[in-house]
Amino acid sequence: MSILEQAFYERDALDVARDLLGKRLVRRGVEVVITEVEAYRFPGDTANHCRMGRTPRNAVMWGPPGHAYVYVCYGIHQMLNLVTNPEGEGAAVLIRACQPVRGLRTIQRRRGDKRGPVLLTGPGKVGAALGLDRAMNGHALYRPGGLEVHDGPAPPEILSGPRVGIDYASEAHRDAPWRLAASGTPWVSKPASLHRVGP
DNA sequence: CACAGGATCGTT
DNA sequence: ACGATCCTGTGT
Repeated sequence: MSILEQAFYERDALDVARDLLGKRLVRRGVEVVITEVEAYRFPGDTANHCRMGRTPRNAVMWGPPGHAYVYVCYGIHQMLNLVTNPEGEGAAVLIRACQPVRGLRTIQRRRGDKRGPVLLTGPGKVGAALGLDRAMNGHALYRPGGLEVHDGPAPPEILSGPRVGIDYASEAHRDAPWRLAASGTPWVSKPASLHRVGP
């Protein structure tokens, strides 16, 4: 039940992404396990919101690690990212899917009273289930209150694949397997494009 | 100031 | 396959 400290996030986004699988997001009686993530790395990642430098929207990504970067996608969806890397480097991990632990009623109400993996398999769904909005942008995740990230058991096996919805990126970055997910769970979006990590 | 498009989702 | 929905980033 311990909250992850800021130092956990002060590393390459890909390393943080891998270590976030199995950790828990906790907010106002709702608790979920992180099952799928994407790393947006720095420098040089042509899929990263920070690829063109600092802007008003991505400012939080350039700030200290361990803060929430919440932005609106397609004018509708609240996307939750966790800022990584040392301050001054624009990098983050996108939370793409989770599995409920507590507060299933609340999650279902926020998600149109649906059931099963459709509740939380997709970044917009995670934002909705946690009741996030842009007021959470910049929130310090390593301090108690609001939204917290707790420790949890690492999954026994990890899958990886290309990131979703980044056709605008260079070919190398479109192909990079920087989308990570726990193996053997239905609480993952688009399982077809994931494969086992290993030699 | 105008405008094209997006780290998506749900329905058709 | 497509529309929702609106803000961001870029260009003039």
